[in-house]
Amino acid sequence: MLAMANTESSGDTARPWQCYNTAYTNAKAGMEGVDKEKVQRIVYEMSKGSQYFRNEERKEAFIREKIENMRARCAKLKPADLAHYQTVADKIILELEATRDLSRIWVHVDMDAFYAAVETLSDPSLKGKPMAVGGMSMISTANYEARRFGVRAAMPGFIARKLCPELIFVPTDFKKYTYYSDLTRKDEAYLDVTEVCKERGTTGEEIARELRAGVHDETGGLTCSAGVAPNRLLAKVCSDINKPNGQFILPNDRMAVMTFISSLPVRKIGGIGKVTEHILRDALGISTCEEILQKSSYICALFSNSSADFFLSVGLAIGGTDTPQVRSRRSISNERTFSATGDEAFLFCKLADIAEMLSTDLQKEGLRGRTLTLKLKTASFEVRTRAVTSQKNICSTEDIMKHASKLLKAELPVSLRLIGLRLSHFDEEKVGAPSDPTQKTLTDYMLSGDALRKNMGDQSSLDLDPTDHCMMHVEETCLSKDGHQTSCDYRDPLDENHLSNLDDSKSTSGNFEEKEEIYESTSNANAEKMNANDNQNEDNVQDVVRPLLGPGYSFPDQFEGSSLDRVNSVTKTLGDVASSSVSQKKFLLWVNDYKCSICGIEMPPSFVEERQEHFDFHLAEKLQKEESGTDFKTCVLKKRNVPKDHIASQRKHKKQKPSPKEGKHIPIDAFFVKSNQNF
DNA sequence: GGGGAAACTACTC
DNA sequence: TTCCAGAGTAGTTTCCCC
Repeated sequence: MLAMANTESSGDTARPWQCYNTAYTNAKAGMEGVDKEKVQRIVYEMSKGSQYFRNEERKEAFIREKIENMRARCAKLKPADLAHYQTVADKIILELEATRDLSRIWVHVDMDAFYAAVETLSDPSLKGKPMAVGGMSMISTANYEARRFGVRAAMPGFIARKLCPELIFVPTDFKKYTYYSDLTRKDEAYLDVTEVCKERGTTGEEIARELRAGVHDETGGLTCSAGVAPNRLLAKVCSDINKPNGQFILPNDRMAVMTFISSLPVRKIGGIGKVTEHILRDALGISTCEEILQKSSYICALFSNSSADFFLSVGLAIGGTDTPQVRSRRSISNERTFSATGDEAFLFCKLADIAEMLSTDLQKEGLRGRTLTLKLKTASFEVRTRAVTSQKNICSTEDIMKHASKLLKAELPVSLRLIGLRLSHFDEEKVGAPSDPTQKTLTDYMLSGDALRKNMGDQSSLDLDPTDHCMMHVEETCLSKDGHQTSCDYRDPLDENHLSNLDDSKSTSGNFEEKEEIYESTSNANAEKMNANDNQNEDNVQDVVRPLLGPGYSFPDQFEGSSLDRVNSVTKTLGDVASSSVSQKKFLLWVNDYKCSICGIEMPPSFVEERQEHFDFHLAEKLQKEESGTDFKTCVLKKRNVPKDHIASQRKHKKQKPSPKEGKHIPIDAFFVKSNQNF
């Protein structure tokens, strides 16, 4: 982020942008040779003064303080202390060296600018032109032509356009990427090809070449890069060296490995990001992996045991050579960004949306958990998390909202630009499935990869042990563009019925008639469900409604301790046209002749006036026309289209696993990683 | 003081 | 004109309870 070139440069007021590295990093493939000074200046000019910028400055100050503390600790170390830490470091280095395994051949395959490449494949006119996938607020990835201008993933589009005025923006199309990532078995993979090489008398280099050719043929032109090395840490680094459409082979030789790692910038290592790079450089003067070993005593003095172990293994170029166990998912979350607002009704609407999306995801994966974490990003970009652990496992929208609204309410008043919910601490019985619904087994990967096998030349030699498993990972992450909604999609958290409708496009439509149809078709089942769950939801009614009332309004006494049945019956009575037609379960909030009622309780006119923008008068007129016999103006809470199908398209469904084929069996230890997986 | 929960940070793409 | 994402994991620190 605001990485300082060095601490001395912090006082450089003539070129303040030199301190502002938010959007520029030459750690990314394709960014070499970028006019760093120009990019930094433009990004600085476009960012300065913004809330985002101020928050980055705050974070940078925090890191600088941390670095100063570390320097102070270093300065206090006496020769005897340093000698002690050197002994500790030497012992760790010896132990690590004893674990070095140069017998394996690992290949890391990585797709090149995946989203951008897919878009170019479907529109060849984009070829050779600078292009970014995304929009003005944020871009997901940029092709190599755009990267030469300093444009990169996770950069706001308006800055990218300033850097490259000819930049072509292509909106994200997740269905397309899903299709192609299915073909390529995702876009990043580790394969232990040791046994294949032995059996076929070939090299890792040749296997990598064949794999890349297979991906190219299978997809009709997408390219990938590969790294071949004795361990996963090195293979990952190597795959980045000759990007795009290239490969790099590191021999299984200690001298070659040590020579390779010695001059390698620490930032090239997976797990070392901009902050760690900054700290290592400015606190300890470490920029390359070789320097980690040279300053090993300081590493042991300043960092925790696990961090020191990691840094020293990086210095020695020692990485994982085994095939990691498939790990179960630890948490599941959903978050959305929107235009910053302090409107509490809006914030609770958003919260309800997210709770429902989370619940849908949980039910799709059959998960239940105990710890709910609310994530908030304030208008000033400050991130807060608040968590609660309940006695019982939860997964329903109602239960999530019950806890989430309490957590959010405790933070009010606050102006927010993001709300997220995460559920963790899963029910042990429910855990066991792969952590990612898109994960497939190694058998899936190879047995369904006909073209790949064809390119490998010998089908039978690649049949796999069906007990092998692997993990998959989507490299280019999803970027939802519903970030700046001003309208509100509030579903009654008391309504269990919507859960069964989430995959139905009608349930997310803004069309009134369609919602009514759904309600009609499911009301009986819903009523039964609600009766069954009546007791469970007694608290919930108040918890959900109370926050909606906003400051100055208390939950009406007449509803203290109310059951759902009572609320529903009153809502039906008072709500007549609005509630019975639109489904009182879909809308807690409605307006009757400019008097707003929540759960049938009339609110003062000021409540409506303060929230005028949330009411859809057009929809109200339509409703009024259709419902003859009404003599009052009815307004319902504006319904926003939630692109659920868009979200759903980001998640892939498991494919039927083909039956293992007969034939010669040579296992390939391959797995598809999560980005944060240890090497 | 140990252990668990919560809060926060860093990192990956 | 547009104005800085989303999902997930892990490590560290802090706090609180027993």
